[in-house]
Amino acid sequence: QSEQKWRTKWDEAKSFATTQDSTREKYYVLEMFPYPSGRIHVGHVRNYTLGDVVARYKTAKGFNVIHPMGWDAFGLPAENAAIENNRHPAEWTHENIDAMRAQLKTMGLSIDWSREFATCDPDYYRHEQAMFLDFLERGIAYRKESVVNWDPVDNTVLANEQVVDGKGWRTGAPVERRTLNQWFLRITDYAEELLTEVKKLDKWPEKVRIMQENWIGKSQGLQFKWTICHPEHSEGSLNGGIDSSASPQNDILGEIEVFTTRPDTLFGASFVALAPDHPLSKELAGNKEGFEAFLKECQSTGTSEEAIAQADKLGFDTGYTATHPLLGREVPIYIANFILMDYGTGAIFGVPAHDQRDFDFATKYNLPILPVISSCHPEHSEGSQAGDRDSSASPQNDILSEAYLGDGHLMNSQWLDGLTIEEAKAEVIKRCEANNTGKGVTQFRLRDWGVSRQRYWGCPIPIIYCDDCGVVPVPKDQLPVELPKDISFDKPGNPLAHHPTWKNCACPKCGKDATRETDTFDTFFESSWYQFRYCDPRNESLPVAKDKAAYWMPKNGGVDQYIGGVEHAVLHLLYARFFTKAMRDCGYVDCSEPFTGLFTQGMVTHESYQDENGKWLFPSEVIKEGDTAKHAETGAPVKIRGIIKMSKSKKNVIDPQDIIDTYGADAARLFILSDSPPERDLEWSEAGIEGAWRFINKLYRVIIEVKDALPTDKPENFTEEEQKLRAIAHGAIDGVANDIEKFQLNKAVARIRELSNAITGFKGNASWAQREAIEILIRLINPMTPHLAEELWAELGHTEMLTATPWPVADESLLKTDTIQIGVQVNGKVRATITLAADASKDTAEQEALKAQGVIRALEGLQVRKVIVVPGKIVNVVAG
RNA sequence: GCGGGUGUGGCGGAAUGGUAGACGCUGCAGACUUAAAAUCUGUUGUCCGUAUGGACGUGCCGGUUCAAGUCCGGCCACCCGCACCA
Repeated sequence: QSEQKWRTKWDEAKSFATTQDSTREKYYVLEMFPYPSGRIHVGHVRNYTLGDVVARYKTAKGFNVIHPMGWDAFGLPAENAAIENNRHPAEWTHENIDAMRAQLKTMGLSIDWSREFATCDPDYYRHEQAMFLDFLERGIAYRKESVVNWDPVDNTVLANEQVVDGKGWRTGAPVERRTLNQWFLRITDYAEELLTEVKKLDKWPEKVRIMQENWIGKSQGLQFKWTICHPEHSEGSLNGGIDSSASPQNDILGEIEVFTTRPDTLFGASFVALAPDHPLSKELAGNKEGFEAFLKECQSTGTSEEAIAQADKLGFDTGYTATHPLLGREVPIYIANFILMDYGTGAIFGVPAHDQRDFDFATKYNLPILPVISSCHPEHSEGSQAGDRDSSASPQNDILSEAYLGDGHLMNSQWLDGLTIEEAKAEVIKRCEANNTGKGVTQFRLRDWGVSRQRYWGCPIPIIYCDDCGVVPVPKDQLPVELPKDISFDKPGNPLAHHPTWKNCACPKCGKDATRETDTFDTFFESSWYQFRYCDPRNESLPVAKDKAAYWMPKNGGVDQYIGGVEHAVLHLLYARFFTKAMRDCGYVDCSEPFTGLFTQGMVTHESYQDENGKWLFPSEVIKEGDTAKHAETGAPVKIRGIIKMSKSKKNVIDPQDIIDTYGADAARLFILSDSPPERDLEWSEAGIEGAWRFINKLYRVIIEVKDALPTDKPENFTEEEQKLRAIAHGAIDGVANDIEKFQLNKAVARIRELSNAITGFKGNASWAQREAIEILIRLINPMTPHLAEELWAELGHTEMLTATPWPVADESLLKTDTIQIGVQVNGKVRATITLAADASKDTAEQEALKAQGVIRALEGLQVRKVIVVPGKIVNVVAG
């Protein structure tokens, strides 16, 4: 319709261009910027509509709002497109950006487009190269060996996403693990700060704070040493080879450093286990029969924690034993596939009775299960407790079916018996520290951030390797290290490494021939600091000028409202928090926390389908028949994979452009805000968009019809009908505002519809009160359907656009009510409703309640025992 | 496997421990129309009853409370994340 007209007017008036203005309070609204996949999807529409409502609302509330947009432009899909369609990633990406920008613009978002940038632009990534060099200098960046998924056929590194059921997605070859030298950022140095600060982010959803806390995973524990021994009685011929290798006189072969968060269960230890890639593993089992095969099996599991945790428990008996540091008992040393080298010391002692993984392992390898925690106190009679925990209450008699993880007191543990778990932990740590076998330590689950990627379409890591000088940073005046434009994807593997000349350069130190780092940064690198770049997007010498950062992202507050999908609850948000602190420590900014307020929207989900070969199908390719489905063309059976997150790779993405084209941006926006609460998942369906469209048309029609008849002068007195309408309208002002502040936009829409119903249902002559209500409605709906609101506002004779019009102010005197209706319950069941004066006393309420017909009927044959009156809420008559 | 979340009519959902189902979608009935669409009016949790009315009802089992969708304990189902998808 006429939506384009208003977008042009906003552009001409530069309505959304923001400038620094120290006289006004700033408000920074940011939605997670999109990856330019080609077309916007419903998730984008939801995300940017939410942000736009906030931005327009806060503008009306008088804030100096910054609401920018850009492109998270590096990433794997561009390379996949390059391989599949023989397109250059840059070309593909820029075309996508152009297409998506045009699409976003049709949504009528209040975005300051003058701040737009793409992260693949050298003017953007030169700054992160410079920051990386600073990180290197400060010791935040370092290099170490790390494991990757390796496709042995393509000779290429695979992303976890490219590993399907343990096989390479293109070759189908079983994936192996490879070790590469890679760059890391010391996020673990910030673990403590990241943890304490996240607890203070009170404008973040609690669930995200909890997820981050758990991810950082601070735990107190004991790190202590077990001595490695020969088994006293070498069992049969199994381990025949051992004796020859070490001196037969001395049983002590070394020590294993073990970390545990459960030192209290020390007496329940029945084995020690090492990570497969633990240095001692090779030493103890290196020449054993079957070890190679075992290692190979371990390496066939993917590198993701999920894959490792869900793999069947596998162990390899080294034939050695470890001596219990406090008990002198010997337990076997295993190498186990579920031990992670990255956590703790890469070695554990297993307590099968009180850890489920250890339990599964012990059951499989026939190791003893020794319960040391009893769920009942030792002073009480044992075994008397009934219920499903009795197996652990009297553990000696029963065979445990699972590990006992609950609370309780120590038993079977000599000098720990009777202590609580916490007391026992402290006691064990004390003893170990006293006899110098161990110490209490703090461990974090958080691992350092590996930022190296063996890919072309990312920011080059500004490092040069020289045979003589070693690792040499690229001098800052030589930045940016730009990606070569001519690139070939003919060979699998890292295209940059295959480029004939790009990596050749002179060593900045000695001038000799040297080689560039061909790895590029993880794309989370770009998205970790873009919130700063919007504040000063054209600055050539710095990521962001200090004064601009100080205004928009000051010390005590960053982005006021950040909005994006829950799927980013941990990784992106944690990396961005870390990066901000690292930037602060390098002197770029004063800000410590990038996102003061966070809202995580739910995912947009849709039905998804896979054919028998596991290939994803578009919903349009599928015909549903009750609970089964078949391919529309071939008729082959299709697997219904349920309602899952829309994702391009799963082909269940819906194109919202059709909806915008058919119904207009306002209808699309209103629809997406209407029903589902924003934090909840939204299952896509066509139904409902019509409703939004009808509502918009009706509103327009009704207002255009009456507008000329509405008086412009406020009368002295109002009729009862008019006062009723005014009360609803004024009540909606703060109601909608509160809903928006609390992101309950579905309720805000419902409230607006109630007001609309009151206006269209108004019985009486055209009056000023109607005009008042209509104008309030228009101003309240403006953040949601801005084109409609501007149009109607102009139709009502206003010359100033709504983008420059403040939020209305409610007349408090209209919000009071004289009478209220409350329910009366008899024994908790509602039997009547009574009408009372708003300030009625408890006694009055009780008397009125007992007079109500429904109450009298319900009390027949009963005696009133008690009457509970909750003023303004309810009366409950307790009778029996 | 571990961490986090969600579960309320035919559907999306609303409800500071206090009248469950606001607001909307769908359906049904009616008005207007030659007809259809659009629009307007009414109605729409289930069951019993002609009706006044009553019983049941917020994933399941149990508990606390005068009162539980809401709080507590135990389950079930589904969804998200798990460090190289973004």
